[in-house]
Amino acid sequence: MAPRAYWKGSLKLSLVSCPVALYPATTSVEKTHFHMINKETGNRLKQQMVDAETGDVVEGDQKARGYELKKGEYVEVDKEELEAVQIESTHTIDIDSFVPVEEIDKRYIDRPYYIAPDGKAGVDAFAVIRDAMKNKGRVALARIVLTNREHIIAVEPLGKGLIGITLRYPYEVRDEDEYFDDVRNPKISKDMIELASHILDSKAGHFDLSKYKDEY
DNA sequence: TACTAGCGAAGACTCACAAT
DNA sequence: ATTGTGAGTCTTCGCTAGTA
Repeated sequence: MAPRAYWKGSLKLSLVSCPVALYPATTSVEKTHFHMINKETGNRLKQQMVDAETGDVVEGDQKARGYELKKGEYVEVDKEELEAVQIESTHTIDIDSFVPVEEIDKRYIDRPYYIAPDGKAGVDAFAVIRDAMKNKGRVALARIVLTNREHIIAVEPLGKGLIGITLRYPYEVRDEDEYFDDVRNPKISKDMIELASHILDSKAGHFDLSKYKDEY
């Protein structure tokens, strides 16, 4: 049995839809991480919010969000106002187009999720959408609302299920020109390229990360 | 017994801040 | 500018109690 779903909703392709569950494909629970402690006592430390001007400790119920109008001037945005602008979760993965697999730009890749049918209903529709994409070599681009935020998600077949990869928005991705513009394109001899090609061949392998281990 | 509402736990995500 | 940390929030699920 699959572990607890992170999100439930339906996968929708025009008139066809089927209930699905989303499971984060990655986890960091096994990663080494640290806590802050008091060197003297060995006890855990905790954070406390402090008024930036007066230095007074601020209790939880006095905390609010503010938007900076101009330097040093804030307006409070209260809970109702925040809720008003929040997008409502539609609980649908709404497919709007199918693009060729190879067109997915690696820079936009954010987080992977497993998508499986949720319950018996809609398994047929699920299989149809999955196999159609497999046959055509296409990936679905869809919208999904996760924790109050709308994401673009690329959905493609993975074994018996689907994998959904949330994508970054264009404004989050930097232009490569900024970094590559100064790169010279020198004249290189054929021999050098051949030599490099030989080394490449001798080190050719397959994508298998099992031999790499996080030693930290 | 079957169903529903309410509560809390667990895990994932976002945010702000401090250190580098 | 980036990274790591804790706090807070979001979502689902399991448990319990109440009701039909």
